[in-house]
Amino acid sequence: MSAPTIRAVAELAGVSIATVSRALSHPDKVTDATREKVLAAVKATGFIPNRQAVDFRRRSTGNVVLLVRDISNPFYLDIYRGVEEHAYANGYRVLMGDAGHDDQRILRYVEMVRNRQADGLILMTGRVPEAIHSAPLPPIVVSLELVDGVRLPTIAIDNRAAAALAINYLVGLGHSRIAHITGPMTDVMPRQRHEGYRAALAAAGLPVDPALTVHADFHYEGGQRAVEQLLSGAAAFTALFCSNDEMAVGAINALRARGLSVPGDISVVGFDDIVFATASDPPLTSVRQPRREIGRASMAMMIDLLEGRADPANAILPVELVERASAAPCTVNARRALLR
Amino acid sequence: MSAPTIRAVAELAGVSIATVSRALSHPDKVTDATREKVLAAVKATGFIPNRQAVDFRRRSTGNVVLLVRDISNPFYLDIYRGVEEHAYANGYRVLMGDAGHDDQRILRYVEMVRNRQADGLILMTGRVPEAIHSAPLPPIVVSLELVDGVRLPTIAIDNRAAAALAINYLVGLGHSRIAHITGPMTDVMPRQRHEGYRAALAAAGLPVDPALTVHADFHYEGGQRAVEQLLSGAAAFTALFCSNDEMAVGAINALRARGLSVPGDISVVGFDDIVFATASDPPLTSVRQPRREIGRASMAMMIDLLEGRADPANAILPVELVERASAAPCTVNARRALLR
DNA sequence: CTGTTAGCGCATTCAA
DNA sequence: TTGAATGCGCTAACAG
Repeated sequence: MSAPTIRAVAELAGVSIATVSRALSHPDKVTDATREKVLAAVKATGFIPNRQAVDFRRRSTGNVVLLVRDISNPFYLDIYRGVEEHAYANGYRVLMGDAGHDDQRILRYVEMVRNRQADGLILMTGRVPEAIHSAPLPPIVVSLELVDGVRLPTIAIDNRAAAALAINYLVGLGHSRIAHITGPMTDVMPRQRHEGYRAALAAAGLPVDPALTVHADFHYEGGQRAVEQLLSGAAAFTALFCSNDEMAVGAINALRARGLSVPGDISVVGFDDIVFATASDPPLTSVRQPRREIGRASMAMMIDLLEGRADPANAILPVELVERASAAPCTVNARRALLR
Repeated sequence: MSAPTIRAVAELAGVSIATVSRALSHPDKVTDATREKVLAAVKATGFIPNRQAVDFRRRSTGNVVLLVRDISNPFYLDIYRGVEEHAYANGYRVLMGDAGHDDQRILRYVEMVRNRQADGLILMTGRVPEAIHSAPLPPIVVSLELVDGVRLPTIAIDNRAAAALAINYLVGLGHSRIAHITGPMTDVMPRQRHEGYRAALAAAGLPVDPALTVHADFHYEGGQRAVEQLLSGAAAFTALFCSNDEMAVGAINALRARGLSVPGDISVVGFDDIVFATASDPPLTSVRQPRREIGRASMAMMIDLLEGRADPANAILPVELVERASAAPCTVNARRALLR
């Protein structure tokens, strides 16, 4: 009843188990004739190598941990798919973990690598705890984010350019007072998007009014609160750039709750192009990141790392602006809001 | 440099490796004195058991596959969290996979269990391929769904009662013409919700008009299309029950696109209470499933199964109706829609 | 209660 | 090119 082992194959093929192992793992180190004999015996017995034994012997696990900033963000689902697809195609498995802004949680996943429960770590968190340096770093790929002070293989987008893309679009629509709701500024990625916002305004010869930047947390309610704060401030604006879509949807609903029309009074552009960007009312114009591809590329880089292939080169993936209906030309109507 | 093994601990403690193993795995099978000696040596050497060796020897992997109906549904993120938390706390790891309505994908995950890459399978898909029966079933827990024809340990909610909860609520608001947008009727779970809908109407003494039921697919666009279909039909209605929130949001947007007000003209109730239920406009009234708890309970049942504890009893978890703003009393205004 | 012994299934030396 | 022998790190009989 138990599965056939390499021994059964060896017996049937009339060779040693070493030869069977070689015929399967290093086909070129064996004569054509014996390889065929072995393969036939493999088929006849229905032999499937015991992955656990293989991994144990090779001192690898085939597991890779995908550690994300906030697992409740649907954004990461597509990332996961990309990672998982490429992993599966190459015989790896993916364990997704939630960093949850908690150093302990991050360390616990690093421990998994040290305990031989996983081979490497794909980090999609904005930070790593100091304690991670208490031992040699495991194989790590950093994706979407950058970590201050450590140089690691990275898959990312150009966050500055991506933010500028959104701003230039709004400027092209005639907007000159553009507000920005940021993510947590303790992290590099939200800071970069903010820099892109400022740089694009400056490049367009527009003033950068600090009162038009509000810091938030990437969540729905944070977007709502940020709008309240903007609206209760003295500075007027006709457009709003949000560093992710979840905040943008919150912002839109808060604007409408205050009786403002989107995009009639205020244009809104988000970031990420999550599923619910289409579902919001109005459908959200947003900067799309190639999520699936980011996941795929991250896993590919991890495999390069694990299998010792030439230094993986960092990669910057392209983004695009998806035009929907939440941004419109700056109108007279909107100017009223501006002059409010 | 390489990690200390059990041998180093044995040497330091002055006992055999078997005793070290026992002191750690079966503490009650050694004397207090030796246990303390061993534990001290463990601490001194910094020994951490090599999980791979342990699992290899025990012929278990510590991996559990969570196979979901559609990984792009944010609903499953909280499920995953529940599963993962309980798994981690008990030394297990979770691999999430996407069934994607594809028998091949499902079989491929079943194969993972047979190849000793995982110990068991938590199924959150509406169906299992026939081919699964070509070999003895691996340890399986079915959650949220029921699979026709196989009796397996199950964690679920009472879908009929949950649907009835929504319908009774709408009836209580004075609605008598209530439409229903279902999920894919090939699966048991959507059928049960539909039965609940019919039963609740009948129990309230209301007619069940087949023209008011439209079959869809649990997706946003499906919800939109279903509303188009309802609106172009002859049968009028003042309320709408959707078998999940994603469709409900699509439905609301489609209703508003047709110039109908929610809940002014039509009341809408969804199912699942996903994050974006709050974010829709108006915020969606919905039946909430205890996602995290469902995940936790599923993993707990899986562990019982794997560790051979007494037959795990099936569990039915409670749901609740979360009242927001998408449903309102049936008004004169709404009656107009009814009489349209 | 503890130590000795014998593997788990495979990859990889080393000789032949 | 192949086979015999060794051991990865640990658990689980079995004796003592």
